[in-house]
Amino acid sequence: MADAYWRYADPRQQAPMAPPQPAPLKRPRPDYGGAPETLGYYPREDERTVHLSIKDTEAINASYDRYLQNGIPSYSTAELVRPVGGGLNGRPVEDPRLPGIGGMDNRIIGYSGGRTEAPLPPDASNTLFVEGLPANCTRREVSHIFRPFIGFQEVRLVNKDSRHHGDLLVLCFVDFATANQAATAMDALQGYQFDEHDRDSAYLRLQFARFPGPRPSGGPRNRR
DNA sequence: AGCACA
Repeated sequence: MADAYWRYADPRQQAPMAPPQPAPLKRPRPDYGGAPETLGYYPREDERTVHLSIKDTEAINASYDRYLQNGIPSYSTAELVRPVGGGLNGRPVEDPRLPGIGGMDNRIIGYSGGRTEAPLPPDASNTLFVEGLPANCTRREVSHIFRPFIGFQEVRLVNKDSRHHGDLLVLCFVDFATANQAATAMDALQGYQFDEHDRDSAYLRLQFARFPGPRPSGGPRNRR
């Protein structure tokens, strides 16, 4: 503290010799500013600061988790999401269990466990329809809940006015990369109490959205 | 119960 005070007390004269810890540490260009997929996932200015805090290891871990769950590297996310509303409406997209890697699915950590081996319902989609949100909740709050889940892409809040009481109620739609990942988050957050003090009103109810077309990576044409 | 965005 003495050093700081001394420096503060004598600002007019700059020391001719370089201090032991030179301040200019900034690079001219941040080469590791973020993975290309990160830029695609966070196009808004609100979350632009997020990619600065993402370390390389985190990006690798996320990719590895997605790889474990889907067997597909995460850098080609555009190929994962297809327009489900087209011709696939009646049947499940694919059999989620693969013959060879059943043993690896069992040791998936964290939120991604449990659902990977269960077959998806026929109406499954990669978008979740969430109700039971308190009227004053923000998009940032909801994003905090869903962001840790693997495959999370975006959350969209919708304000609806209740028919009976005139209350403002909030719905939201949450996009995931795959329907399987959406199902994982749905199971984990079903009945989640948004306000822990008010046990009656605020608990989440999640379903698969009816019309999932959220244009995940820019455009309805996803055919490669 | 309730389903929007392109």
